[in-house]
This record gives sequence, structure tokens and C-alpha cells, in this order.
Amino acid sequence: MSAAHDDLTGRARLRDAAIESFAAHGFDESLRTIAARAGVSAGLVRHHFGTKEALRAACDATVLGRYRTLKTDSMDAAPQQLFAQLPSSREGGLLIVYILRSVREGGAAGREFMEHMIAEALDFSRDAVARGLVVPSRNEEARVRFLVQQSIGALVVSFAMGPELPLDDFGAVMDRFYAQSMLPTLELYTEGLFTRSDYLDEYLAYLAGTTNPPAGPREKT
Amino acid sequence: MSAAHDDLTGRARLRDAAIESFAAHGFDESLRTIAARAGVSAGLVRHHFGTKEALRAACDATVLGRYRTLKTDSMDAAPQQLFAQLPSSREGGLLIVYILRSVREGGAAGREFMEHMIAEALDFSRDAVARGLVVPSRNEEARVRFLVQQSIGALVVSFAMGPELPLDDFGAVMDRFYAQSMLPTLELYTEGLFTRSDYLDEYLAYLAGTTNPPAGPREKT
DNA sequence: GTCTATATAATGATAGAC
DNA sequence: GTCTATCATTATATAGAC
Repeated sequence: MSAAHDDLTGRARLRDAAIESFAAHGFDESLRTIAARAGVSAGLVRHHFGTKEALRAACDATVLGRYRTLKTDSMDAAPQQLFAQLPSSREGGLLIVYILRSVREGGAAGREFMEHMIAEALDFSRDAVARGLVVPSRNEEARVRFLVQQSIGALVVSFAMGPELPLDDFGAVMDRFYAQSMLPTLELYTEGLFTRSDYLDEYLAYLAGTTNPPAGPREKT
Repeated sequence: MSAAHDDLTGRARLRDAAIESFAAHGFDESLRTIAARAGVSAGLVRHHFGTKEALRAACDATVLGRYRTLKTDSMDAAPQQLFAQLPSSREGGLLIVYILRSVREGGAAGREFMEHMIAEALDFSRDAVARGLVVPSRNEEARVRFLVQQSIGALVVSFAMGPELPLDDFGAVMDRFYAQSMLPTLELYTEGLFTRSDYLDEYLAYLAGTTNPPAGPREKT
């Protein structure tokens, strides 16, 4: 499923070239550049897709489809990555970079990718709770949404800070990221952060309506 | 420090209009649009700043300066927001939206904002540990970098998913965000996530070099 | 199906009048 | 200091030849 398919039809080659271009340089990559990468002319984009937006939509659908397939094939990640379970093969790296860029850009596509990852993580998390590996939450879905948002957000920010994402050695980039965050992740997941449970208790009481709101998160200036 | 300054010089009005435009619609906002918001002509940008890049740099510097001032004035956030201590006044909201967009875009400016927030959080965290509110970490700086990256990343992603950031009622947006994440945050910070400490112990042993790497984060496909 | 050539629109940069 | 007018570049969209 790589890019070195000279036997593909023009449409497929354009779409794959667009996926790589979008992942590597963002969604503003020009049609000329994409066509050049595919080894065809820019006019062919119109013939096959009509507009750039339609090309983009085709890329989104293809990436999501391939990501689904990939995840189904290799589901046995380490528990440390519960909420950012990302494949790391060359093919998987390309997909993840594309997805992270979609999330970073926002819009409908990014939202769809996020919802997909949240749904996956929710399954995984419920299973982990059932097996006694993870403490239960008072609101399982809210916790998963929160954790996925944090995990994916950290990746988005981390990659946004870097110079550029090398599609060819994405595994090394992921390794570097995990090397930096593994200890803090395990500490936090294992030992928490607060020494006492006051804040949580206060908030639970507030939610139960038996007291006034705890010290608000905001101070008007 | 708001935008309703008809008495400002052209340069300052352009810069403030640019900050609002960049925050509201991104850094691709055209010079013509910015000039229109400032109530001046587009040609004036060149006279005062030379290039768009220079205008952007002036905005970055101004935002960081104002953010510093704002934070110095109002440092007493709730502990739940240890690692995303953001002001929420109208002025503060504008600055934060600008900063989040800078981080999201990446590059030197985003990196500088991140480093600033990390340095702030490191001070805060060390103080919290010293006061016995927060458990100590085996690597305080790594933990703070991790937590800030996660907290800011979650905000970036959350805002990227939404339709658009209303600069005028940023406080409401922040309230909505915290309403969704407060319970999961407090649960995680208070109770952790794992039921046992196996993963952490394994990793610590690995770091100490007394054993082989724990089940790796990646499986080659 | 694929290409070349062009239309059209938008942007940043620039020059010069007031 | 400020404005108007224009240039040069680049992007997508489009039309038509092979």
C-alpha cells in the first residue's frame, strides 16, 4: 500500500500523492506540486476529482479506511499508550501524520478522526476497567474524551513545534516523543498528582448540589 | 488595553488590529483585511512594518509582553489548572487565543510561547511540591513539560474542533471546556489511572539498566 | 485519460502623490 | 504619515487539443 505504485491508475496515483503531500507539507500544498509528485499534470486533478476540496475529501476517506484496516490488524499496544494508540509502520506513520494534521487544522475531517479515535479508546478503556487494570471513572466517556484530547493534543503540539515531520522515519520521531513522555505518563497514571483528595471531593459535592461551586477556575479581572 | 482606541497612532492601531485578526482568523489573514479593521489603508503596513512577517513579529512580541504583565498581576489560579493557567478577561482571552493559535501553527513564535508557559508552570509546580500539595516527580522538568504539552494540546485540539473562537466571550468558551474536563482532570490527578504500579516499576527498572526494555511502545508491522 | 494553455481572483510588495 | 494605484506572483478553475 505504499507510494511506489507505477501501475496505479491516474486517479489513485493522484490521490496517494495528495495524501503524502498533505501529510508532509499541509493541506495548502498546491495542486501543481501534488500532480508533480504523482508524475502527472495538474489538469488531471480536475478530470478525476473536479476540485481540490473533492480531492481532499477523497484523501480523508481513504486515510480513514486504511487506518481502520491497520488498527484491526494490529491491536496489541502497550498500556502506556492507552489513549494514543498509534501504529508506527511506514504506512501507519503516514496515516498518523495525515490524521494529526487534520486534527490540527480542525474542521469536519479532524472532528471525524477524533471521534473515531475516541470510540476506539472507549472500547479499550472499558475492557481495561473490566479486567481490573484501570480504575473505574465516574464518567467513563468523559474521561476517555479528555484523555484522547490530551494525548492527541500533546502529539499535535509536539509535532507542530518541530521543524518538519519526516514521513520516512516516523517511527524514530514517535520513539523520541515517547522517550520524553513515558516517565511522566507512568508516574501520573500510577501515582496521580495531588497528595490529597480535597479538590475532587469538593467538586463531587458541588456536582451533587450539596454545596456552592468550589473555587472557580476563573478570576475576572 | 482593548481595541477601541481611536487615539492610537497608525502603527499601534495596525498592530492591535493584526493581533485581533490573527487571533480570530489565523495568520493567513490578508493585509487588506487587517488594514480595514484598523481603519487605515493597506499601504500603511509597508510604511510602518515593511513586510507582513515583520508585522507578525511585532504582534508576537506585543502579545508576549502583555501576557507577562497580565500573569504577574493575577497569579492565584485554582490548582485544577496547574498546567494551563490562563487568564480569562476579555483582554486575556484575546492573548490566549493568539497564543494558542501560535502554538497550533508551530514555528519559532509558538515555541517561545510554549517555553514561557513551561517555565511558569515549573515554578508553580515546584512551589506546590514544596508545600506538600503535589507529589514529587523523579524528573520535575520532564513532568512539567509533559503536563503543559498535554494541557495546552487539549486546548488547541478542542478549539480547533470548534467552529470559531469568539474573542468577545472567550470566558464562556473556557468555562465550557473546563466543565467537560474538570471531573476527568480531578479524577486523574487524585486517583491516577492504573490499579497497580507494575508498568512504572518495570520502566524504572529499565531506566536503571537492570533489565531489558519493557514491552515496547511499538510493534513493527 | 491525459496534456497544454489560459482565465480569474487574491495576495504581498512597491512606487509615488499628497 | 497616509493614501491610491499598480506590479508580480501564485493559486484554483477551466477550456479545448490529442
